[in-house]
Parts: sequence; structure tokens; C-alpha cells
Amino acid sequence: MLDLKLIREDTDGVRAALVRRGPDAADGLDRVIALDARRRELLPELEGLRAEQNDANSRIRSAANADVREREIAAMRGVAAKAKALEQEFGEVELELQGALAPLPNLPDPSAAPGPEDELVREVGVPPELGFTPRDHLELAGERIDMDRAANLSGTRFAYLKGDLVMLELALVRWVLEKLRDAGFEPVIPPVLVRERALYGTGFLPDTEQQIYRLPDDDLYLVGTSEVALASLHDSEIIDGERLPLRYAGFSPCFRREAGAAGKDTRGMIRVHQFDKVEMFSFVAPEQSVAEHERILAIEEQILGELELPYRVVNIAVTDLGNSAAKKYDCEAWIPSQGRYRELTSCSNTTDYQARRLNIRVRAEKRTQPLHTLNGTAVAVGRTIVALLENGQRADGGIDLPSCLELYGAPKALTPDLRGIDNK
RNA sequence: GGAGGGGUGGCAGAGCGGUUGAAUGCGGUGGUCUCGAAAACCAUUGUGCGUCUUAUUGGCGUACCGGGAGUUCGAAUCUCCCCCCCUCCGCCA
Repeated sequence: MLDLKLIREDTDGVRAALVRRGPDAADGLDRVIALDARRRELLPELEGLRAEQNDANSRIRSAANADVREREIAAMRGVAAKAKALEQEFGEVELELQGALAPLPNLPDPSAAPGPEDELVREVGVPPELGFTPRDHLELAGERIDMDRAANLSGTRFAYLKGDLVMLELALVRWVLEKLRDAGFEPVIPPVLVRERALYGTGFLPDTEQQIYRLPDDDLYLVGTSEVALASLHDSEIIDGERLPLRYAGFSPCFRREAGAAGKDTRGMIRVHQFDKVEMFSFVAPEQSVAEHERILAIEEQILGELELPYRVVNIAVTDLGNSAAKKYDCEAWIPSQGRYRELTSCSNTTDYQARRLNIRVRAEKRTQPLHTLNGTAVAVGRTIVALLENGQRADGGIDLPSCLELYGAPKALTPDLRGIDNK
């Protein structure tokens, strides 16, 4: 949600910022301005009538006798009717205004990449010299990733994960959660079924409805990321500035319909309907969000580094930003079988956009204002396993795994799955 | 799923048609007292919107007693719908 006051006072600035996202990104702006003006016309009128009513009420209350009282009441009937009609109109205008304001995306940060291409920030590590044709993660995993039977069960883009890979997942999650806990992020396992308000509040609605699973019988939605639930953790609260920053690490399954992704990444676990993810989420004072964004990015990079994955960081083009993000970095890991980098983690500064929708404020120096929220992937388990398998592969089909996970119960290495390799 | 009881300010808890933004207690803040602290006493203590003074921790108006709609000159108080919590029964990882 954009700040109405800002739209009113710096219309041109807001329009220019929105237009960076695309030529039609500011399309709803004029309607918002018109509705806001109408609202501001109606409001004093309505409040005047209410003042009149309040006045009359105290006279009626203390009326000397029944006659005086009756006369006052009779006189107020007309005022009451007028107020009611005005209230009705005001309510309609306000509703329309909210409806027009809600779809407007966040103002991009000036340093967000101008587009149309993402901007390379840095490249870290070098893609491994394998000396043989790389196998993809399905070949390497063999029986340990069974998407055929999963398709039988649930359709395309689902997977059974088995054996050592289950242990690998749990080790990854445990490792990352401990790391984040030590960095001040409180571990959270949130609900993954949520009401509409949570998705609206985080800006996924009304923007990405085609991506979201909905349970119409219960009026609930399956979240595509624990960000949704973590943001709502402080719904409608006023938080003392001294308590910020508040940092959480959510661990949850994530559900995405991937409608409109037909034909994209049809093989393997890169793009599936269900995956587990550890997500960072921070509530910070407005002046802290830029620094927090860099901090979250640094943690993401540290994780990829310790997992010994070659990766690069890109500053996402404004034209590709989701509605709530003012700026976003992606960390892309090298995927040998594809010979290119693929998004593994991502972090966004959503500034006050979600906070305003969820009415989350900070109180400092006796002032209250919307705070800033940020989110970032710590580990998206499915894609991380893909990257680990493919980058750690040896000529014999075995896979070396990074040593950081050993303490957490992951095997040192995975044995070749001969069946998987024969079938290739 | 069935039956019943509730949702009031940071918390506890009154009010159940008219000086109620809301008693009282606790907590918080400022002060008096004290060498200092505690205790005691005094004062103060919400948020949004509009407007004025555009320096304001400010003045005025208005709204907010889970959310929405309604009845009424007037609703925290009455009616309806929704949400949430609690108790008992049933079911269940």
C-alpha cells in the first residue's frame, strides 16, 4: 500500500517512480487521486453533521421538559437522515479508494536495476571443471527422487524424496536454523493455511492470485512462502522502537500452482508445486531497512559459500519486481546440467508497503509510523539439493557433499545410483 | 461435529440506550519527599482521520469498547451476520 499523503503531496514523484516499473504501472494513479479528493470533500461535511448531532444530543439529554425534548428530537430527524445518506456515499468512495490503491505496486528504490536486464552484482566461486558430461540431479539421485510415482499420486511437478536425501534435507534445515538463530533470527514454524488478509497484507493479493492454492470450502489459502505468515506475526501492532529489529526464521512447506509456467523447467525439481524452505523475515525501523537488506544478502551469500556452491548475485530489474518489493537481489547458483546460473535464493526490501497494509507501526520519539519489512530465502531445500547434487558429482556418479552438513547428520558423500545412471 | 459461556483501553475488570474515550485497580511516564532508593502522595497516561497554528511533545472537530450491517434524535449498551476465545460431549495425529 502506498502512502496516500505522499501521493497527494508529490504526485509527480510517485508517478515517475511507478513508471520505472513499466509504462502502465501508474495507470491507477489518477483514479486514486480523484477518489481521494472526493473523500476529502465529503469528510468535513459529514463530520460537521456529526458535530451538530453531538451538540443536539447533549441538549436532549438535559432537556428541561418533555416538550422541549420532543421539539429537539423532531428537529434532529432531518439531520440524522442527511448524515446517513452522506455516510453511505462516503463509505462507497472510501471502498473504491481502497480498491484503487491496493493494486498499486511499491515505489522502486532508486538503486533497483533499471532493466530490462537484471544487473550483475558479483560472481563468487567458479563452476566446477568436471571433465565429463554432467548428469542432471534426477540421474544422479536415481530412486532417491521419484517424480514418476509422485506424478501418479499428485500430478506433474511433485516429488517423492527418499533415503539419504531426506537426511540431507533435515541436515540442511537444522544447520541453517542454528546459523540464523545465532544471527538473531528466532526460529518459527508457522501455519501454512492462512486467511485472505495475510496474502493481501503481504501484497500477494491482488497480484498473484493465479499462483496461489485456495481452499474454497474453508476460505483458506496455502502459502507460497512463510513470509506470508511471518509478516502477519505482528499484524496491527505498534512496536516500541527499542524492540526493533525483530528477526524471524520461518521453516515451512511452500505451495505454488505454477500456472503460466507451462513448459518451463518441466524436468526435475527446479520448479515444483511443493517444497520446503527456511525464510528470513525482519521488522526494522524505516532508516534501517537498506542496511538490513545488505545484511540478509550477506547471510544468503555466506550460506551458499559454506555449501561450496558457485553463485552470482544479481540486482533484479525494476520491471521484474513483485508488487511489494522496492528492491530485490537474487542469488543464483551454477547448475552444471543446464550450464547456467539458476535462482536459489532471493531477498527483498519491501519498505513500508506490507507494514502499511498490515498496519504494523513503530513508535519512536513519541511518533508512530509504518515500519519496514524485509524477507529473504535462507535455504529453498529442493533447489539447494539440486545444486548440491549436480555440483558435487563425480565421474562415477557419486556425489561429494559439503563438510558443513556432516555434524547435522548428512552423509559425507552419496553413492552412485546405478539404476538411475543406466536409465539415462 | 453437538451444547453452552464470553470478547471493553498495555494488563485486570466495571458499565448493558443519553455529560462514557469509557469507573476502579495494576502497569508506564513526569513530579514532590529522600544523601540515594523504596514506600507514600500529586499529576499524566491510546490510535486513526480532518482542520488550524504549517517549529512543534500543540489547539479544535470527528471516529474507534472483536469486525460488518441495522434500529434510534442518540448505541460499548438493543437486533442480525461474520471472526475469535473458553467449558463440556464426540472424534483424532
